[in-house]
Formats: sequence, structure tokens, C-alpha cells
Amino acid sequence: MALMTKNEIADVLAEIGTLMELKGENPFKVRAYSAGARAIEALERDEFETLVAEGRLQSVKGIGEALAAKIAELHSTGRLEFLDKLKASIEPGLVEMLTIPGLGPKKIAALARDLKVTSIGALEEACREGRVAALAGFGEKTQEKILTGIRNREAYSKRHLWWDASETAAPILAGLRSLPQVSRAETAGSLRRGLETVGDLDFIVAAGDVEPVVRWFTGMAGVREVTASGGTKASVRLESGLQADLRIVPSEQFAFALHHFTGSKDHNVQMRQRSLDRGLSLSEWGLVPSAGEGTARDKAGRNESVPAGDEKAIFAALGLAYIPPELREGLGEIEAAEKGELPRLVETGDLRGAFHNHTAESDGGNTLAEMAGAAEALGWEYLGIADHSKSSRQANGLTEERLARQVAEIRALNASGRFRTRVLAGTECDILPDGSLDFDDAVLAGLDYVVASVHSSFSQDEAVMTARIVRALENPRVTMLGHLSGRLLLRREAYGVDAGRVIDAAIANGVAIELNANPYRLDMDWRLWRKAAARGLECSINPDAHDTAGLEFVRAGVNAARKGWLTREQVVNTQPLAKVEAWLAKKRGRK
DNA sequence: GCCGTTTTCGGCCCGACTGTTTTCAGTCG
Repeated sequence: MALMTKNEIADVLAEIGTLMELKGENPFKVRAYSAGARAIEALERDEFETLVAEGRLQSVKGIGEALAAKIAELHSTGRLEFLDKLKASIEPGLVEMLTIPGLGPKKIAALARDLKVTSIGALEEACREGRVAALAGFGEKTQEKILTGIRNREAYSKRHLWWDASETAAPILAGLRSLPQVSRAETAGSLRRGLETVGDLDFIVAAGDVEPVVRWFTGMAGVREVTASGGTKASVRLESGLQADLRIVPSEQFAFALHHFTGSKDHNVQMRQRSLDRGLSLSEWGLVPSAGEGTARDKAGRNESVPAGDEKAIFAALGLAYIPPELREGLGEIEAAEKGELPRLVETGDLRGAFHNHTAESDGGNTLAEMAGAAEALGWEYLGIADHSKSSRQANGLTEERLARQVAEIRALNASGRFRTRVLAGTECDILPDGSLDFDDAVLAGLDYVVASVHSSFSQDEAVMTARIVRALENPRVTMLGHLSGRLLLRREAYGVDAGRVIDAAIANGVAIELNANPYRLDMDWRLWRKAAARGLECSINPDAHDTAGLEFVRAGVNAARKGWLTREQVVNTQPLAKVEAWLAKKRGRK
């Protein structure tokens, strides 16, 4: 039995990287540890266990002899002597100091060496007494910046939901695009990649005249502080604590800058390597011959770049199909693009409806008719209503009687022809602690479909929770599993569950798993979808809307689905009504 | 510490900005 899981081991490797950075270790060594952590994280659990058991960890790119040995030690003993020694050699307070903007390993080392400052508290005191400003390489401004950083540490280091970041970014992007000097503007970074949480906002702008654009950006509403402002870029801290970075480039560099700042880091490293293999050097400035002999140079003496009006041209210059931003995580997208095997990713416009939505009958904010009207306005052919079941008392779950009344109401609404959108009658039925369902078979038989979800006893141990969910999936009335992990991003950890076994059970029983599109959930996680769907798992992108506006959450779900390499064909609710009804009938008919 | 269809050694992305300097180190992305 393993004493440490895959993700715990990945965390340890990342921690080693941070500690080594603080010790001033070779930065490439540091990178090797954090890259190793990501490589382990990207593996499926079973795959990882097999590799460890068979001693084949080194077949994973980024894992060499040293990391493989450390991983094996962690896996079998739950400890690592190397880490214990490393930890013992570093004051724990120094690690925390890395979260203060402007402080890196070198400055922290100087503070510890010359001022004996080894904690954030002591650092704050030293700043107040002016001792930091007096230190060589430091000054008044640095001291002030550190104090501000300490005061706002929580707000500054916080990540933000993709949805919230996206809503903050939209008006800024629109504002930039409306400036006469700006010819093109896009967001970049993790926001553009559709990552579930976002650390800061990146804007890339093509403009001839920089100064007015920087002035608009640093002066716009919602700016609390301007942290940098130069001839090509500016950074501001917004009221929410979110940092926004603006980069301005000449239009011929726009595509390169956009690609570069969209990342991810891993993707960029691989793209650069691929360029080097072809005698080219890729940067945010362009794609230039790396040899530098007999090549054209621009006025600044730089090698002249291969021209690219858009990102597609950059990929093409490297023999690659266009890679959508959501796939740029360094998880095999470049190999797939080379072979022409990139999937045609699902799009929001492909959706014809959605299951798993709530009304005011349980814990939603709108009536059945209001929800149906909102779905019709979105052009959806069908809307599934799946209110909570009776055990979810906190959510005003429906009893059998109330559910029967709701089903009758839905049938009557459909018969009235009031909306073009067909309403499907379902339930979000609780999976009780023992894995049985909250409604008995006769009740479930009267519904169009059943979403089964865990809403209680989150602290069961992993084996019990996994068996509980698997048992629910074996119930032939269950159409799909709701929010597999129960996580609430930035709020609540997932309960312990073996996702691999749940996925196996879902496939074996012909049950779909939802991709819950609520911005706090995005569950099941996109990292699990690619392989699961390739093995035949069906996905339903479910908004879990609790009001009419919540239907729009499908956009966040589509992001996550795209990050999981999902195609339209792999997502149930891209099917037209007739096919969905046939699909539901088939699910109900299985035994 | 990792990696190799040029390599088992010598690379590993590199430029902008800031604050401290007076020519550059550190941080950041």
C-alpha cells in the first residue's frame, strides 16, 4: 500500500523546488523539480502506480534518475530524507516571504544574512525601523513596497475564479479596443487558456502610439495602485487585489506577443525547443533564425522574424496545426498538432440544451417558467430541471409529493406550447451515505432522467466514498453522476474519492459524468477528461444553474471541456432534442 | 536535475522594468 499519493508526491517535489530556490540553487535544478511535479500531476493515478510498481518512472518526460529515486522513496515510505535535511537547513519563515511581491531568493537571503530577519513579522518590524532601506541593494522605495506587500499579502496572493476574472477583464478589453491608437487587443495568460482559476490579467495590445494607451490603462476606474509603467508595458493593482498587466507591441509583433503571454510556460518551453530544433529562435518578439549568419537583420540589429499576422502562422511556420489556447498546457498538444491529430473542440454554440438546473421549488431563484423562458432565449431545444431530493434539507429538497407535482407542471408546460424549449423532468438525487439513492425506484421511473450527487457525509474515507458512488452508478435509473469530487474552488477541498475507479464504473454501467459548469466547481476536473472520454465516458456539460443567469455558466463548462480535449461528439448535450430523448430512453431501458 | 535524429556534456528563454546604482542586480513573466 502506498504511503503517499501521486498528488502529495507532486506537492513535495514542488516544495523541494521552492526550498532550493531559496537556497540559491542552480535555477535549472530548481526548474527540474517543479517540472517534475507537474509531470507527475499530469499522470493518471493508475498509470502512476503502475510506473512506480514497475520501476519505469524514468519513461516520463522530466523525470530522471534522481527524481525517480525520490518519488519511489516517498511512495514506499511516505518520507524523504533529502527533504527533511533541506527543510532543516532553511528557516520556515523565509518560504512565506517569497509571497511578497518584489522579494525573491536573493533579497530574502540578504535580509536573513545581514538583518537576521527570518519571518514576515520580523521583516515588517525591520521595515518600520528603517533598517531595510539602509541595507546595500535596498532603499526607501523597496522598503515601502515590502510594507505594502505585507499589508495586502492575502489579497495579492489570492487566485480568482475564471468567471470573475473574465467579467473584470471584459470591460477593460473593450476599453482598450475603443482607443484610437489600438489596432488589436486580446487577453492572454491563464484567462485566455480558460484555466479554472486565474492569478492575474494580461492584456496584449498592438498600438502605434504607446503613451496614451498606458495613460488610459493606469488611469482607468478600479485601479488602486500603479505598480509599473514604462514604454512597452504597465501593471496595475485593481481594487479586488487582482493585478492587471498591459503589454504594447508594434502590430507585426502582436501574434508573437499574444502567443508568448498566453503560455503556458510548459507549452512555451516546448515551442521554443521545437524552434531550436529547426534552427529558429522563438520569443515574444518573433521567430528568427538562431544561427545569425547571413540572415537579414532589422534596424535594431536583430535577426528579421518570420512574419506572422496571427498565431496560426506561427504554428504553421513550425509545421504545426493551430493549437487552441485551452490546449496549451504542455500536455501533448504539440505532438498532436504535428500529426494533425488535434481534436475539433466543443464550442458553446454547439450546445442544444442542458441538464441539471434548479428552480425556486428547491434552492433556485426562479420559477420553472422563468427558467424555460431563459433557455428559450438562449436558443436551447431542451432544458433539464433537476431540483434537489428530500434528504438535501439545506437546499429545500423535494419530497416525492412535491416532485410529482413538479413533473405534472412540467408536462403541462410542454403541452401548453408556451415555450419552444422542451423541459425535461429530472432530479438531482442525493447519493445517501451507503450509496443508495434518496428516491425509490418507482419514483425515479417516472422521470426523464436522474442526476445522482453526493451532498452529505463528505468526511467518509476515500475507499468508503468511492464504493458509495460506484454503488450509485450501478443503479440502472442513474443517467449521470453530478459533481464527482464535491470541490468548491478557492473555498472547499474535494472529498476523498478515487476518480479513476468512479470513471471505470461509469463507463462499465453506461452512466455519463457531468462536467458541472458552475464557476466554483468545474467538476469533474478537466485534467481527467481526455483519457476518460477516449475510453468511452460520456460527458454532459451542466450549468447547475440556480437562477436564469446561471444558465450562462455553460461557457465556463465549455472552457473546461475544451481543456479536457473534448469534442462535440463526446458531449451529450450537443445532441438535438430527438437524439437526446432517444439517448435518455435507452438509458432508462437498460437493466 | 534533465535531456539528446548533431550531443552522455553543456546547454537549459530572455527581455522589460525598477530601484539602486553610476553600469547593474534582482524580480517578474
